[in-house]
Amino acid sequence: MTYLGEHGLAGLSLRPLATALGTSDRMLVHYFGTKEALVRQALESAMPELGLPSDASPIDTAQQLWARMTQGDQRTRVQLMLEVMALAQTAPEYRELAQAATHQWLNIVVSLLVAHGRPPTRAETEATILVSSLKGLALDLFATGDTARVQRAVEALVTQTLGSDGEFATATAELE
Amino acid sequence: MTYLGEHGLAGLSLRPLATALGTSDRMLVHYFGTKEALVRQALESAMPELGLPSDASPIDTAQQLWARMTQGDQRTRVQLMLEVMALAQTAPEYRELAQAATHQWLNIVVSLLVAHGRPPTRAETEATILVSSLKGLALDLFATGDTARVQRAVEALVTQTLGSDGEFATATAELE
DNA sequence: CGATAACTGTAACGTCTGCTACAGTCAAGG
DNA sequence: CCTTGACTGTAGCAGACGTTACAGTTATCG
Repeated sequence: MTYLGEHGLAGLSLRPLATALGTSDRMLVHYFGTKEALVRQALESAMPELGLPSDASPIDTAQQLWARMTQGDQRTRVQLMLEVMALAQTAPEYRELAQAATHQWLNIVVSLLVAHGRPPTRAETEATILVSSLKGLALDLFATGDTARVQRAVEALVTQTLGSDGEFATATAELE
Repeated sequence: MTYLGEHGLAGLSLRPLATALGTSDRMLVHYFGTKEALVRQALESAMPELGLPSDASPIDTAQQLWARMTQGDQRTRVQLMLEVMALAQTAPEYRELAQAATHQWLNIVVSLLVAHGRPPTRAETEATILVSSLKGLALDLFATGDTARVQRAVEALVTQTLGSDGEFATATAELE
């Protein structure tokens, strides 16, 4: 999984992977049967888990989500998921996985927002904004490395989306 | 470029591309010299151009940007750019292109927002939110196909980010 | 017309791919 | 001890890859 995160999924080859792991391609095939099975198994256990605390406020939770996405061991997994989502646009074999990963994150954030009093439809809209926008901003960050600009955008996005039930919140509700 | 958009950049091979184009791989190498040169040339002319009218309001412009990204011939180009950005995370040869594409879009939106009276810092933040979030939402849309949910999110995002100089706008300004 | 250049088909090169056949080592259990 | 099963190294397969060499056709121009 570490190797996948560092070298990407696109040009994965058994022999370099094996040497990096201290084995031979022979062994990888012996244990996994097939490259496709190896990749599937690796991706399934490599999908990022956000593991958010349910007691914090939505704003804090969102910022913690961003921190987890961009730092630590989850960052590699997020990068991998983004690559899977991009590849799924043209490679049907990744489509199901990309869909599952998206919905998994979405459902977690939705239920968290519902638990904090949002009506379901609004919760889904806000969750979609958060989850997908943070993915786009992560892609921006990883591509440009411009931490300052992206960080400012994330903070503004989070506060304006979840912004504490003020005039804005009702303004958003009018859209539904 | 059409072939690239449909089959993706990851597993591109000269021989299938040539047969789809009615030529042989021999000819592709003859004209482009190298596969790498072909890809570079194709990607440079395939990067999406948003071509936004500068007279419309920011909100209308943003919604038109979203429409262009997800429909018509620009959609394929956007998908391709998203793949390039995802690949650039691990493949250094795409990093420069991904960076250029991001900054190009960003600068256009920034100058458009400045032309409508935003202070530069706030314009950059809002432009980052718009451009990168719309990319993330496009990835969501292309992966899940859930048009209704994503569309609601886009409308809420656009109005809350550019929302017409109300209380929210000043609230965002406080962050800077 | 004859020459020069651009074009294009065939075949092959060396390398890499996923994968397999074969043989061998090695520890576990009756 | 001896056998059975799991493990693993070597070599190699058939195919795809980017690229090249060579030959032949076709068009351009003096």
